[in-house]
Amino acid sequence: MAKVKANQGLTERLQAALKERGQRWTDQRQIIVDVLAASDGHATGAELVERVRQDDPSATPSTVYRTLDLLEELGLARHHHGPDGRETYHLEETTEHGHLHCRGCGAEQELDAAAAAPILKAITGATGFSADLDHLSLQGLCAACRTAQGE
Amino acid sequence: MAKVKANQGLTERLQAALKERGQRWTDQRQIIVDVLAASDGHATGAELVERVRQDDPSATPSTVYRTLDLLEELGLARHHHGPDGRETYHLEETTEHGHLHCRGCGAEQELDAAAAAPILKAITGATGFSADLDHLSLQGLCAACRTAQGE
DNA sequence: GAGTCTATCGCAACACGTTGCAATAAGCAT
DNA sequence: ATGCTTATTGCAACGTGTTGCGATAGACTC
Repeated sequence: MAKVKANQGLTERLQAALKERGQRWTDQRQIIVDVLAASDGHATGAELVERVRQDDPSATPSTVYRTLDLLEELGLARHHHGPDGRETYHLEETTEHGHLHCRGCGAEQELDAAAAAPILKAITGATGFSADLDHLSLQGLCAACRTAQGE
Repeated sequence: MAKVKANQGLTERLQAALKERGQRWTDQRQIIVDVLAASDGHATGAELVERVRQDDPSATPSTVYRTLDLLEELGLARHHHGPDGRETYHLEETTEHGHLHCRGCGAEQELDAAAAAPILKAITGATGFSADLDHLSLQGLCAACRTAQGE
């Protein structure tokens, strides 16, 4: 499974998965997958809705959100919530990662699996929980802001 | 509203803090603080709005949310976002703590400062970030579900 | 108590997501 | 192609939270 290149492979995988579940392949779903693939990195639900509507003005928010949910069920996309509670989506091909939001300067950092390993280990050690990296969304002060504030 | 009165100290602190900032003490604010104190543990924004409206049907959501924001500014209340992105509030008196949501059984655990210490330390070590425990909201699998799923 | 200044309130509208339902159309069989 | 079954769509309404603005009402001075 490793790396998926352009949407070709993705589309095929998706069609096969849907067929197996008795579900259907539609133009909107193609568009939504394309938009998601094109928004490399992250995009909020509202952004995705808007971009999809540029390609197909007849698409409605409910369809977009329902399709995003479906893609998550199929393991092709994931979402997490930003510090303001809004949804942010990304394709699963993006490597799994957490997020760090600095409340001082507003910067957002990603946290890759290697950097997160000791953190997840500490969580399991302290609580028995095995935490999902993709849902790890921390807020705090980055090193620079801590220095600046002399904390 | 003649019932909950266990928090004169809180009210006094609040009045003093508001006065110092040229802000005002109102009936609604008293009610909202009372409701928050009575909802020991956590409550979503919508729940708080509803409870406040039981005491004062003329209160509107905007007032409640604005007051909650104010209480946070004053350091008297905090909020975090649950796994569904909804807001959850609690008084600052409640000791600072994080949250763990199990996606297997839906259970929610609190994470107190002592248990979280090694986790926060690991975060600082890995990233330089000093994370806010109150915003630490993890999702994953609890020990029991991991065993059950043989992961 | 009356007057003044302005923080707070209520309202209405908006933004983001979700849900129920009737109409449409995808996929399959004939 | 035609018809059948039912997944998917669009619509409209709702739930939660936010924002702008004019009206109300705290708190302070006289």
